[in-house]
Amino acid sequence: MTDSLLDDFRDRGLLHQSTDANELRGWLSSPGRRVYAGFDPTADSLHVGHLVALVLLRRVAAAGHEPVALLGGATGMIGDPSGRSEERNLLSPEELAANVAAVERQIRSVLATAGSTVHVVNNADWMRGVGYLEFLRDVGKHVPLSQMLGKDSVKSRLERDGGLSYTEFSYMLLQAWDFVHLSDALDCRVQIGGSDQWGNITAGIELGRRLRSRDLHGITCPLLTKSDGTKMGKTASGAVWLDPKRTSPYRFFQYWMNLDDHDAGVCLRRLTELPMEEITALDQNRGENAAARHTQQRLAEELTRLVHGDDGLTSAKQATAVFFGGDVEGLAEATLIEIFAEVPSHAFALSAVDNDGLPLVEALQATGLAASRSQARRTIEQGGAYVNNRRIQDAAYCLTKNDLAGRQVVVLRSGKKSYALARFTG
RNA sequence: GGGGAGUUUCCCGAGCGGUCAAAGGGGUCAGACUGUAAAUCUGAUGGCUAUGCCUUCGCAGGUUCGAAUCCUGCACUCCCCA
Repeated sequence: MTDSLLDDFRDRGLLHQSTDANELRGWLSSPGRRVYAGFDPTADSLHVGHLVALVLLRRVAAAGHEPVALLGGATGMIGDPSGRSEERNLLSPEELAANVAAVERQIRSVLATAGSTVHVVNNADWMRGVGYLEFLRDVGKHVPLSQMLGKDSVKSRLERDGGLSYTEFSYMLLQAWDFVHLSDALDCRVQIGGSDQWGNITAGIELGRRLRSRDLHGITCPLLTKSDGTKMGKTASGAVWLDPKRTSPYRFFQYWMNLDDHDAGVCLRRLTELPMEEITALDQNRGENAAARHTQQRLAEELTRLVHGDDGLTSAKQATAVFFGGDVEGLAEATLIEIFAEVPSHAFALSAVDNDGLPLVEALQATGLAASRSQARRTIEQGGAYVNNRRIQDAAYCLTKNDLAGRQVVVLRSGKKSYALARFTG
């Protein structure tokens, strides 16, 4: 079990590059080895792009080793130029501190069930006290400029108009020093990351050799991309976040449900912990019975549970049932409000629904489902308007007390997927 | 500084005195089909208290019964020569 980490990565398509495989295997052949991956706190939440690294750490734990998650409290002050085309804006120390705290919570939560001792460290803790001159003498002196200039991350930026600043150029020194420090402090000798991290990882390995005559190792995994060329984890409305306040469990679930077949297969391998037998079975099922979309279903379930827990998964599935044609009328007011929490809503006076009622056209416009009354009218006439999931085709239709689902809510919908809530309060 | 071309509705782009809310394409929104997919097909696409009314064709004036279309001035963009 313990030496299978590399094979496991390879089988699941998680292996892009690594340092000498035999040496790696050798070091990993004893249990309890520490392996690290870094996370820069560029926002107050991680997103789907970070999921790969988190899952890698879980696999490290599953293989009998101890994952180390490094928070970039210090490196986040600088900004990693790898894989970026432009200079980053600096974060204020306050923002950064808040981000570190939030990201740490997420990392701990995802790794909580990893089944091994988990280390979470912050490089600000050892960087803070280091003076500039000291750093240049102790670290900078051992890193040849030719080596730094040779890195892809640097080269590609130098060839561009924007270039890069000395600050970002120095980033790799900090990350290299992190690696050496962790090898000192935790005897952590393997760093894993996305393929864009290769340059930074090898910089650390090189520094370890020069400074400590120590063998450090690195593994990178391919970056997740979708078959249509867009970035994994990005939607038209932005990134898919792990924080439920930014991306609700329902939308998180739906993101995976909507992947195309090939991408879903890839994600199933790389991101879930389902045994390979089940994955192979799902591959086969996908070929024979693609319409059932078992792969997407399993993927969405596994990842939603991993990130949002059982409760999150339950609410995501409940919402899914309603959003895909389920009956609205039978639901309790509280459930209804929870399910539609993320959907745009608009408050009307309860009296609007008296007597003749509120024209549907007006409700559609006010809730933002239609840009104008004219458009609302069109939508209705073309059969795209629904009240509580029942199609309404009369443009003159008015909402009355009879339409209230629950005590004060009417569920409006335009087309297949756009929902909005009209709330009627006294 | 001199000469030329242009500025049209979300975008590209036709229109060059009435039939222009303005062709065509893209996008977007609905519908059908479907696997909550892709592709395809259909319809719609300035606003409104709606068989009519109001506002749009760089900006401001003018000619005309009538202007996106003609004239004058201004602004901006592009190209060529200094």
